[in-house]
Amino acid sequence: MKFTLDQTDSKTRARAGLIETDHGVIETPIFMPVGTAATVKAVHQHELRDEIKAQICLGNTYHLYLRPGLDVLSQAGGIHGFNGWKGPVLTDSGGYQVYSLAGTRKIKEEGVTFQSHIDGSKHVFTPEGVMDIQRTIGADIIMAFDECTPYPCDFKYAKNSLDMTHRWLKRCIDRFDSTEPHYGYSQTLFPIVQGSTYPELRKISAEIIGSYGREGNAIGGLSVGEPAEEMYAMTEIVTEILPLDKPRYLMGVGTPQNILECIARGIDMFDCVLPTRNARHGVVYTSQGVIHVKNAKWKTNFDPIDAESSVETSKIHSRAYLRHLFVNNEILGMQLATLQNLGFYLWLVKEARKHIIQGDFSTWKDAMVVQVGNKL
RNA sequence: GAGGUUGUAGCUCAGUCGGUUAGAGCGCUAGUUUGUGGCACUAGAGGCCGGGGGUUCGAGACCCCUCAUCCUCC
Repeated sequence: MKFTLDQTDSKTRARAGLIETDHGVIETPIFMPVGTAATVKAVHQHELRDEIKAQICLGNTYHLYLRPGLDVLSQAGGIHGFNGWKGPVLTDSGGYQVYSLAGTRKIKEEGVTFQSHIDGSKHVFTPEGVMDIQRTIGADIIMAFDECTPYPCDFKYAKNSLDMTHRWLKRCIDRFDSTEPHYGYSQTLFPIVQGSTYPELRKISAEIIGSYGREGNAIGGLSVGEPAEEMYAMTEIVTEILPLDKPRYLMGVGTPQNILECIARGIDMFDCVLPTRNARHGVVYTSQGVIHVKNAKWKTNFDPIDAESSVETSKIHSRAYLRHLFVNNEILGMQLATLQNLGFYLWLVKEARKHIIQGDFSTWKDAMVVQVGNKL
Protein backbone atom coordinates (compact mmCIF):
# COMPACT_ATOMS: atom_id res chain seq x y z
CA MET A 1 0.00 0.00 0.00
CA LYS A 2 1.21 3.49 -0.80
CA PHE A 3 -0.10 6.83 0.46
CA THR A 4 0.59 10.12 -1.27
CA LEU A 5 -0.46 13.47 0.15
CA ASP A 6 -1.66 15.75 -2.65
CA GLN A 7 -2.71 18.83 -0.73
CA THR A 8 -3.11 20.10 2.82
CA ASP A 9 -5.61 22.84 3.63
CA SER A 10 -4.10 26.08 4.91
CA LYS A 11 -6.76 26.95 7.49
CA THR A 12 -7.62 23.47 8.79
CA ARG A 13 -5.86 20.12 9.00
CA ALA A 14 -7.85 18.75 6.05
CA ARG A 15 -5.84 16.73 3.55
CA ALA A 16 -6.38 15.35 0.07
CA GLY A 17 -4.43 12.22 -0.72
CA LEU A 18 -4.21 8.99 -2.65
CA ILE A 19 -4.01 5.43 -1.34
CA GLU A 20 -2.79 2.83 -3.80
CA THR A 21 -3.62 -0.83 -3.16
CA ASP A 22 -3.32 -3.94 -5.28
CA HIS A 23 -7.08 -3.70 -5.91
CA GLY A 24 -7.09 -0.07 -7.00
CA VAL A 25 -6.63 3.47 -5.82
CA ILE A 26 -8.60 5.36 -3.17
CA GLU A 27 -8.90 9.12 -3.23
CA THR A 28 -8.98 10.60 0.27
CA PRO A 29 -10.79 11.81 2.21
CA ILE A 30 -13.01 8.80 1.64
CA PHE A 31 -16.12 7.20 3.05
CA MET A 32 -16.16 3.40 3.07
CA PRO A 33 -19.56 1.68 2.89
CA VAL A 34 -19.98 -1.05 5.51
CA GLY A 35 -20.55 -4.56 4.18
CA THR A 36 -20.38 -6.57 7.37
CA ALA A 37 -21.35 -9.95 5.93
CA ALA A 38 -19.67 -9.62 2.51
CA THR A 39 -22.55 -7.47 1.28
CA VAL A 40 -23.45 -3.83 1.63
CA LYS A 41 -27.05 -4.44 2.63
CA ALA A 42 -29.54 -3.79 -0.19
CA VAL A 43 -26.88 -2.83 -2.76
CA HIS A 44 -25.37 -4.84 -5.59
CA GLN A 45 -21.64 -4.68 -6.29
CA HIS A 46 -22.11 -3.12 -9.72
CA GLU A 47 -24.19 -0.33 -8.15
CA LEU A 48 -21.48 0.19 -5.55
CA ARG A 49 -18.95 0.70 -8.29
CA ASP A 50 -20.94 2.43 -11.06
CA GLU A 51 -23.65 4.40 -9.22
CA ILE A 52 -22.30 5.11 -5.77
CA LYS A 53 -18.66 5.27 -6.94
CA ALA A 54 -17.48 3.48 -3.83
CA GLN A 55 -13.72 3.06 -3.80
CA ILE A 56 -13.36 0.66 -0.87
CA CYS A 57 -15.79 -1.40 1.24
CA LEU A 58 -15.72 -2.91 4.69
CA GLY A 59 -16.22 -6.44 5.92
CA ASN A 60 -16.27 -7.77 9.47
CA THR A 61 -14.01 -10.45 10.86
CA TYR A 62 -16.36 -11.70 13.56
CA HIS A 63 -19.36 -11.98 11.26
CA LEU A 64 -17.50 -13.51 8.30
CA TYR A 65 -15.75 -15.99 10.58
CA LEU A 66 -19.14 -17.21 11.85
CA ARG A 67 -20.79 -17.11 8.41
CA PRO A 68 -19.87 -18.23 5.80
CA GLY A 69 -16.78 -19.39 7.74
CA LEU A 70 -13.12 -19.58 6.82
CA ASP A 71 -13.38 -22.80 4.80
CA VAL A 72 -15.78 -21.21 2.37
CA LEU A 73 -13.84 -17.95 2.11
CA SER A 74 -10.57 -19.78 1.61
CA GLN A 75 -12.00 -21.97 -1.16
CA ALA A 76 -13.55 -18.89 -2.81
CA GLY A 77 -10.13 -17.27 -2.99
CA GLY A 78 -10.86 -14.72 -0.26
CA ILE A 79 -13.51 -12.05 0.07
CA HIS A 80 -12.99 -10.62 -3.43
CA GLY A 81 -13.49 -13.99 -5.05
CA PHE A 82 -16.50 -14.67 -2.86
CA ASN A 83 -18.63 -11.55 -3.30
CA GLY A 84 -17.39 -10.27 -6.63
CA TRP A 85 -16.29 -6.84 -5.40
CA LYS A 86 -13.01 -6.25 -7.20
CA GLY A 87 -12.03 -3.05 -5.37
CA PRO A 88 -10.14 -2.66 -2.12
CA VAL A 89 -11.61 -4.13 1.07
CA LEU A 90 -10.96 -3.34 4.72
CA THR A 91 -11.95 -5.73 7.50
CA ASP A 92 -12.68 -4.69 11.03
CA SER A 93 -11.12 -7.04 13.52
CA GLY A 94 -14.08 -7.78 15.78
CA GLY A 95 -12.89 -5.22 18.32
CA TYR A 96 -16.17 -3.38 17.94
CA GLN A 97 -18.06 -6.59 18.71
CA VAL A 98 -16.15 -6.67 22.02
CA TYR A 99 -18.18 -3.53 22.73
CA SER A 100 -21.46 -4.22 20.90
CA LEU A 101 -21.83 -7.83 22.07
CA ALA A 102 -20.89 -6.97 25.65
CA GLY A 103 -23.62 -9.23 27.01
CA THR A 104 -22.25 -12.40 25.44
CA ARG A 105 -18.47 -12.15 25.69
CA LYS A 106 -15.63 -12.33 28.24
CA ILE A 107 -12.38 -10.37 27.99
CA LYS A 108 -9.11 -11.81 29.28
CA GLU A 109 -5.47 -10.99 28.61
CA GLU A 110 -5.22 -13.91 26.21
CA GLY A 111 -8.22 -12.80 24.17
CA VAL A 112 -11.98 -12.59 24.06
CA THR A 113 -14.46 -15.44 24.31
CA PHE A 114 -17.55 -14.70 22.24
CA GLN A 115 -20.80 -16.56 22.36
CA SER A 116 -22.14 -16.69 18.81
CA HIS A 117 -25.30 -14.65 18.32
CA ILE A 118 -26.33 -17.28 15.76
CA ASP A 119 -26.17 -20.56 17.65
CA GLY A 120 -24.70 -19.73 21.06
CA SER A 121 -21.45 -21.62 20.38
CA LYS A 122 -18.28 -20.28 22.03
CA HIS A 123 -15.33 -18.89 20.06
CA VAL A 124 -12.04 -17.49 21.32
CA PHE A 125 -10.58 -14.48 19.49
CA THR A 126 -6.93 -13.77 20.25
CA PRO A 127 -4.81 -11.09 18.57
CA GLU A 128 -2.89 -13.82 16.74
CA GLY A 129 -6.04 -15.68 15.73
CA VAL A 130 -7.67 -12.50 14.44
CA MET A 131 -4.61 -11.80 12.24
CA ASP A 132 -4.82 -15.31 10.82
CA ILE A 133 -8.55 -14.95 10.17
CA GLN A 134 -8.02 -11.65 8.37
CA ARG A 135 -5.27 -13.22 6.29
CA THR A 136 -7.80 -15.84 5.22
CA ILE A 137 -10.58 -13.34 4.55
CA GLY A 138 -8.05 -11.49 2.43
CA ALA A 139 -8.88 -7.81 2.91
CA ASP A 140 -6.37 -5.28 1.59
CA ILE A 141 -6.40 -3.38 4.88
CA ILE A 142 -6.86 -5.29 8.12
CA MET A 143 -7.34 -3.93 11.61
CA ALA A 144 -5.59 -4.71 14.87
CA PHE A 145 -7.63 -6.54 17.50
CA ASP A 146 -8.52 -4.01 20.19
CA GLU A 147 -11.05 -3.34 22.89
CA CYS A 148 -13.55 -0.63 21.97
CA THR A 149 -14.45 0.77 25.39
CA PRO A 150 -18.00 1.89 26.21
CA TYR A 151 -19.07 5.43 27.09
CA PRO A 152 -18.98 6.55 29.77
CA CYS A 153 -15.91 4.67 30.94
CA ASP A 154 -14.10 5.35 34.21
CA PHE A 155 -10.44 6.30 34.00
CA LYS A 156 -9.10 3.17 35.63
CA TYR A 157 -10.98 0.88 33.24
CA ALA A 158 -9.99 3.01 30.24
CA LYS A 159 -6.32 2.93 31.24
CA ASN A 160 -6.21 -0.82 31.91
CA SER A 161 -8.07 -1.49 28.67
CA LEU A 162 -5.74 0.78 26.72
CA ASP A 163 -2.67 -0.95 28.14
CA MET A 164 -4.12 -4.30 27.11
CA THR A 165 -5.00 -3.00 23.62
CA HIS A 166 -1.36 -1.89 23.29
CA ARG A 167 -0.10 -5.33 24.39
CA TRP A 168 -2.53 -6.92 21.94
CA LEU A 169 -1.22 -4.63 19.20
CA LYS A 170 2.32 -5.91 19.73
CA ARG A 171 1.02 -9.46 19.40
CA CYS A 172 -0.96 -8.51 16.27
CA ILE A 173 2.11 -6.97 14.63
CA ASP A 174 4.35 -9.90 15.54
CA ARG A 175 1.90 -12.33 14.02
CA PHE A 176 1.08 -10.24 10.97
CA ASP A 177 4.73 -9.55 10.14
CA SER A 178 5.62 -13.21 10.42
CA THR A 179 2.89 -14.44 8.08
CA GLU A 180 2.23 -14.05 4.37
CA PRO A 181 -0.85 -13.07 2.39
CA HIS A 182 -2.78 -16.07 1.01
CA TYR A 183 -3.90 -14.79 -2.36
CA GLY A 184 -0.94 -13.11 -4.03
CA TYR A 185 -1.72 -9.45 -3.30
CA SER A 186 -0.40 -7.48 -0.37
CA GLN A 187 -2.21 -6.71 2.89
CA THR A 188 -1.47 -4.02 5.42
CA LEU A 189 -2.23 -3.76 9.14
CA PHE A 190 -3.60 -0.60 10.77
CA PRO A 191 -3.17 -0.19 14.55
CA ILE A 192 -5.91 1.55 16.56
CA VAL A 193 -5.67 4.42 19.03
CA GLN A 194 -7.90 4.02 22.10
CA GLY A 195 -8.11 5.91 25.41
CA SER A 196 -11.82 6.68 25.77
CA THR A 197 -12.46 10.39 26.36
CA TYR A 198 -9.28 11.04 28.39
CA PRO A 199 -6.89 13.43 26.61
CA GLU A 200 -3.82 12.09 28.43
CA LEU A 201 -4.65 8.50 27.45
CA ARG A 202 -5.36 9.48 23.86
CA LYS A 203 -2.00 11.27 23.65
CA ILE A 204 -0.09 8.30 25.03
CA SER A 205 -1.91 5.96 22.70
CA ALA A 206 -1.38 8.13 19.62
CA GLU A 207 2.35 8.29 20.36
CA ILE A 208 2.66 4.54 20.80
CA ILE A 209 0.54 3.76 17.73
CA GLY A 210 2.39 6.29 15.58
CA SER A 211 5.77 4.95 16.68
CA TYR A 212 5.15 1.61 15.00
CA GLY A 213 5.34 3.34 11.63
CA ARG A 214 2.60 1.26 10.02
CA GLU A 215 1.19 2.27 6.64
CA GLY A 216 -1.93 3.76 8.18
CA ASN A 217 -3.38 4.46 11.62
CA ALA A 218 -6.88 4.32 13.05
CA ILE A 219 -8.78 5.99 15.85
CA GLY A 220 -11.31 3.81 17.64
CA GLY A 221 -13.54 3.99 20.68
CA LEU A 222 -15.36 7.14 19.55
CA SER A 223 -18.97 7.65 18.42
CA VAL A 224 -20.13 5.28 21.13
CA GLY A 225 -22.54 7.75 22.73
CA GLU A 226 -20.30 10.65 23.79
CA PRO A 227 -21.25 14.22 22.78
CA ALA A 228 -19.99 15.20 19.32
CA GLU A 229 -17.81 17.96 20.81
CA GLU A 230 -15.96 15.38 22.87
CA MET A 231 -15.42 13.22 19.80
CA TYR A 232 -14.02 16.22 17.91
CA ALA A 233 -11.73 17.09 20.79
CA MET A 234 -10.31 13.56 20.98
CA THR A 235 -9.86 13.43 17.20
CA GLU A 236 -7.98 16.72 17.27
CA ILE A 237 -5.66 15.58 20.03
CA VAL A 238 -4.82 12.38 18.19
CA THR A 239 -4.34 13.80 14.67
CA GLU A 240 -1.88 16.31 16.11
CA ILE A 241 0.36 13.39 17.07
CA LEU A 242 -0.18 10.72 14.39
CA PRO A 243 2.30 10.79 11.47
CA LEU A 244 1.33 13.24 8.75
CA ASP A 245 2.48 11.00 5.91
CA LYS A 246 0.14 8.12 6.79
CA PRO A 247 -3.63 7.97 6.33
CA ARG A 248 -5.79 8.34 9.44
CA TYR A 249 -8.95 6.29 9.73
CA LEU A 250 -11.66 7.39 12.18
CA MET A 251 -13.66 4.27 12.89
CA GLY A 252 -17.44 4.29 12.96
CA VAL A 253 -18.00 7.98 12.17
CA GLY A 254 -20.50 9.33 11.44
CA THR A 255 -23.20 11.80 10.43
CA PRO A 256 -22.47 14.02 7.42
CA GLN A 257 -21.66 16.85 9.83
CA ASN A 258 -19.33 14.61 11.88
CA ILE A 259 -17.47 13.65 8.72
CA LEU A 260 -17.00 17.25 7.58
CA GLU A 261 -15.79 18.32 11.03
CA CYS A 262 -13.37 15.42 11.27
CA ILE A 263 -11.99 15.95 7.76
CA ALA A 264 -11.18 19.44 9.02
CA ARG A 265 -9.35 17.81 11.94
CA GLY A 266 -7.13 15.71 9.69
CA ILE A 267 -9.04 12.46 9.12
CA ASP A 268 -8.72 10.70 5.75
CA MET A 269 -10.94 7.62 6.06
CA PHE A 270 -14.39 7.02 7.53
CA ASP A 271 -16.87 4.19 7.80
CA CYS A 272 -20.29 4.16 9.39
CA VAL A 273 -23.47 2.12 9.30
CA LEU A 274 -25.58 5.26 9.54
CA PRO A 275 -26.22 5.81 5.80
CA THR A 276 -27.13 2.16 5.23
CA ARG A 277 -29.02 1.45 8.44
CA ASN A 278 -30.88 4.74 8.38
CA ALA A 279 -31.76 4.13 4.75
CA ARG A 280 -33.50 0.92 5.74
CA HIS A 281 -35.44 2.85 8.38
CA GLY A 282 -36.57 5.61 6.01
CA VAL A 283 -34.05 8.34 6.87
CA VAL A 284 -32.70 9.78 3.64
CA TYR A 285 -29.71 12.13 3.31
CA THR A 286 -29.65 14.66 0.50
CA SER A 287 -27.48 17.61 -0.42
CA GLN A 288 -30.27 19.87 0.88
CA GLY A 289 -30.76 18.10 4.22
CA VAL A 290 -32.34 15.07 5.84
CA ILE A 291 -35.69 13.58 4.82
CA HIS A 292 -37.70 11.32 7.13
CA VAL A 293 -39.43 9.83 4.13
CA LYS A 294 -42.11 7.97 6.08
CA ASN A 295 -43.47 11.27 7.42
CA ALA A 296 -46.93 12.16 6.14
CA LYS A 297 -45.66 15.41 4.61
CA TRP A 298 -44.11 13.49 1.68
CA LYS A 299 -47.35 11.74 0.72
CA THR A 300 -47.90 13.86 -2.39
CA ASN A 301 -44.47 15.38 -2.91
CA PHE A 302 -43.50 14.41 -6.44
CA ASP A 303 -40.10 16.12 -6.44
CA PRO A 304 -37.14 13.82 -7.07
CA ILE A 305 -35.62 12.12 -4.01
CA ASP A 306 -32.56 14.33 -4.65
CA ALA A 307 -32.40 16.27 -7.90
CA GLU A 308 -28.67 16.91 -7.36
CA SER A 309 -27.83 13.29 -6.65
CA SER A 310 -25.16 11.40 -8.53
CA VAL A 311 -27.44 8.35 -8.30
CA GLU A 312 -29.76 7.89 -11.29
CA THR A 313 -32.68 6.37 -9.34
CA SER A 314 -32.77 9.36 -7.00
CA LYS A 315 -33.40 11.65 -9.96
CA ILE A 316 -36.01 9.36 -11.52
CA HIS A 317 -38.14 8.55 -8.48
CA SER A 318 -40.14 10.93 -6.32
CA ARG A 319 -40.26 11.32 -2.56
CA ALA A 320 -43.94 10.33 -2.67
CA TYR A 321 -43.07 7.08 -4.43
CA LEU A 322 -40.25 6.33 -1.98
CA ARG A 323 -42.66 6.99 0.91
CA HIS A 324 -45.18 4.63 -0.68
CA LEU A 325 -42.52 1.91 -0.91
CA PHE A 326 -41.63 2.35 2.77
CA VAL A 327 -45.23 2.45 3.95
CA ASN A 328 -45.78 -0.84 2.10
CA ASN A 329 -42.52 -2.30 3.37
CA GLU A 330 -41.38 -2.91 -0.19
CA ILE A 331 -37.80 -4.09 -0.71
CA LEU A 332 -37.17 -1.49 -3.42
CA GLY A 333 -37.67 1.29 -0.86
CA MET A 334 -34.64 0.16 1.12
CA GLN A 335 -32.64 -0.25 -2.07
CA LEU A 336 -33.43 3.25 -3.36
CA ALA A 337 -32.80 4.87 0.01
CA THR A 338 -29.49 3.03 0.49
CA LEU A 339 -28.30 4.02 -2.99
CA GLN A 340 -29.19 7.63 -2.26
CA ASN A 341 -27.51 7.73 1.15
CA LEU A 342 -24.29 6.09 0.05
CA GLY A 343 -24.24 8.13 -3.14
CA PHE A 344 -24.63 11.25 -1.03
CA TYR A 345 -21.85 10.27 1.41
CA LEU A 346 -19.47 9.54 -1.46
CA TRP A 347 -20.46 12.79 -3.15
CA LEU A 348 -19.82 14.68 0.09
CA VAL A 349 -16.27 13.41 0.56
CA LYS A 350 -15.52 13.93 -3.13
CA GLU A 351 -16.65 17.56 -2.86
CA ALA A 352 -14.56 17.96 0.28
CA ARG A 353 -11.53 16.67 -1.61
CA LYS A 354 -12.24 19.06 -4.47
CA HIS A 355 -12.43 22.05 -2.13
CA ILE A 356 -9.27 21.04 -0.26
CA ILE A 357 -7.42 21.02 -3.57
CA GLN A 358 -9.06 24.28 -4.67
CA GLY A 359 -8.07 25.87 -1.37
CA ASP A 360 -11.54 26.94 -0.17
CA PHE A 361 -12.35 23.96 2.03
CA SER A 362 -12.88 25.90 5.23
CA THR A 363 -15.64 28.22 3.97
CA TRP A 364 -17.26 25.43 1.94
CA LYS A 365 -17.24 23.15 4.99
CA ASP A 366 -18.86 25.72 7.30
CA ALA A 367 -21.73 26.28 4.86
CA MET A 368 -22.12 22.57 4.15
CA VAL A 369 -22.33 21.60 7.82
CA VAL A 370 -25.42 23.80 8.11
CA GLN A 371 -26.92 22.65 4.82
CA VAL A 372 -26.67 18.89 5.43
CA GLY A 373 -28.04 19.35 8.95
CA ASN A 374 -31.36 20.77 7.74
CA LYS A 375 -34.39 18.63 8.37
CA LEU A 376 -36.59 18.86 5.29
C1' G B 1 -92.78 -12.56 8.98
C1' A B 2 -90.37 -15.96 13.03
C1' G B 3 -86.07 -17.50 15.79
C1' G B 4 -81.13 -16.58 16.71
C1' U B 5 -75.93 -13.98 16.21
C1' U B 6 -72.92 -9.82 16.69
C1' G B 7 -72.45 -4.40 17.72
C1' U B 8 -66.06 -1.80 22.31
C1' A B 9 -60.09 2.87 18.85
C1' G B 10 -59.43 3.68 11.57
C1' C B 11 -59.40 -2.25 11.13
C1' U B 12 -59.52 -7.21 13.72
C1' C B 13 -60.76 -8.26 18.45
C1' A B 14 -59.88 -8.96 24.42
C1' G B 15 -62.56 -7.22 28.55
C1' U B 16 -63.09 -12.59 34.57
C1' C B 17 -68.58 -12.75 39.65
C1' G B 18 -71.22 -5.81 38.10
C1' G B 19 -65.99 -2.52 41.11
C1' U B 20 -60.18 2.48 40.38
C1' U B 21 -58.38 6.29 34.92
C1' A B 22 -61.84 0.57 29.25
C1' G B 23 -57.01 -2.73 26.81
C1' A B 24 -54.06 -5.54 22.75
C1' G B 25 -52.32 -6.35 17.75
C1' C B 26 -52.26 -3.94 13.22
C1' G B 27 -52.72 0.89 11.11
C1' C B 28 -51.83 6.18 11.95
C1' U B 29 -48.38 10.33 13.93
C1' A B 30 -43.55 11.44 15.46
C1' G B 31 -38.65 10.31 17.40
C1' U B 32 -34.03 7.20 17.86
C1' U B 33 -30.05 4.63 15.28
C1' U B 34 -22.35 6.26 14.53
C1' G B 35 -15.53 0.10 13.45
C1' U B 36 -24.32 -3.39 11.69
C1' G B 37 -26.80 -10.01 15.58
C1' G B 38 -32.07 -8.04 14.82
C1' C B 39 -36.81 -4.22 7.81
C1' A B 40 -35.30 -2.80 14.86
C1' C B 41 -36.40 0.21 19.05
C1' U B 42 -39.07 4.29 21.83
C1' A B 43 -43.08 7.35 22.42
C1' G B 44 -47.78 9.71 21.11
C1' A B 45 -52.68 10.58 19.18
C1' G B 46 -57.11 8.12 18.70
C1' G B 47 -63.35 5.69 22.61
C1' C B 48 -71.04 8.88 23.79
C1' C B 49 -68.32 0.72 24.82
C1' G B 50 -74.70 1.36 18.35
C1' G B 51 -78.88 4.64 20.60
C1' G B 52 -82.63 5.43 24.52
C1' G B 53 -84.65 4.06 29.13
C1' G B 54 -84.28 1.07 33.68
C1' U B 55 -82.06 -1.84 38.08
C1' U B 56 -77.84 -0.68 41.37
C1' C B 57 -73.76 2.91 45.94
C1' G B 58 -71.58 1.58 41.13
C1' A B 59 -73.23 -0.85 34.24
C1' G B 60 -68.98 -2.00 28.49
C1' A B 61 -71.17 -6.21 31.30
C1' C B 62 -77.78 -7.25 34.08
C1' C B 63 -83.29 -5.98 32.34
C1' C B 64 -86.69 -3.49 28.63
C1' C B 65 -87.28 -0.84 24.04
C1' U B 66 -85.04 0.51 19.56
C1' C B 67 -81.51 0.68 15.34
C1' A B 68 -77.90 -1.83 12.52
C1' U B 69 -75.58 -6.57 11.19
C1' C B 70 -75.11 -11.48 9.77
C1' C B 71 -77.27 -16.51 9.90
C1' U B 72 -81.31 -20.06 9.75
C1' C B 73 -86.33 -21.08 8.77
C1' C B 74 -91.14 -19.68 6.46
